[in-house]
Amino acid sequence: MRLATWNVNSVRARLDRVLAWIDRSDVDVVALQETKCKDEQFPEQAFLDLGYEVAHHGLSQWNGVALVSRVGLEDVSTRFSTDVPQFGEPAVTEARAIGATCGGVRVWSLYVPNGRGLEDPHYVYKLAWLQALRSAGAGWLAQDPQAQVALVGDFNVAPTDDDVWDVDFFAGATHVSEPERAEFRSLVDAGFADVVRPYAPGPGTYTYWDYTQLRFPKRQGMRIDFVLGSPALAGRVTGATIDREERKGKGASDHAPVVVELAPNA
DNA sequence: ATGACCTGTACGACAGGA
Repeated sequence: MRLATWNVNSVRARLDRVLAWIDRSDVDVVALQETKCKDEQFPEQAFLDLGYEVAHHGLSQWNGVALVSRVGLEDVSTRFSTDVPQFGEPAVTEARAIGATCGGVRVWSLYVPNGRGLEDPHYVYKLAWLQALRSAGAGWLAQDPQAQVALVGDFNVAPTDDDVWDVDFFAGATHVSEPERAEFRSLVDAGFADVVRPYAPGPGTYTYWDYTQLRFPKRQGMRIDFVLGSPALAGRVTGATIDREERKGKGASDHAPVVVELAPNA
């Protein structure tokens, strides 16, 4: 089974590119982030025509996550726990998570809050959101240590200094702060391994490049998109790639797709 | 070459991104 995650930065603005990539990449399950539309605006029929089912969760022009699958899409949920942190005044729950069982794997498409700045309320929200995710994930594994779970998406955290093109450039910014990195590590420590890294070693290996300042051709990026697998899932991984070719050219998302190859379930 | 911000909303900027 081939499982992918991709922050598409609007599914409608680059629908042709998204469909073409899925069609040629032979992927069974694709988790999308930043679809930037409401459910009724999601171009579902185009995915159905390709032979994939879709579950989408979008509440406004912001955020939005989806799961696309040709190996089943069951038990869809749009919250990983009963106490996902809210944001804003008045407080609202944003469309940042959708989970479903696809081909025997519980897949969560996640779009972790950006944080905006270290003194911003959004940063507090980001840390709380990651903590809630870790708590939920740890609970699933406590209930079933053999659970096949994939936590995938845009985590908006660069876990180590090797995951950004210039540490000094990001000094004092979000994505690299110690509290964010600690939350990411605790997710890994809870049993969710970064299954891509062994196949995409660094430094200099990234999944995101800013649109400005020629960041992509200069290879100045960040590694912030991940596939984190439970022990049972991680044991099935036989390969992984970051498809930086898809970052090239006109109309690209600023994130590259990340693909993981899984051996058949024993 | 990989190339000099982009998207949604709404129609002029502005929020949000990271």
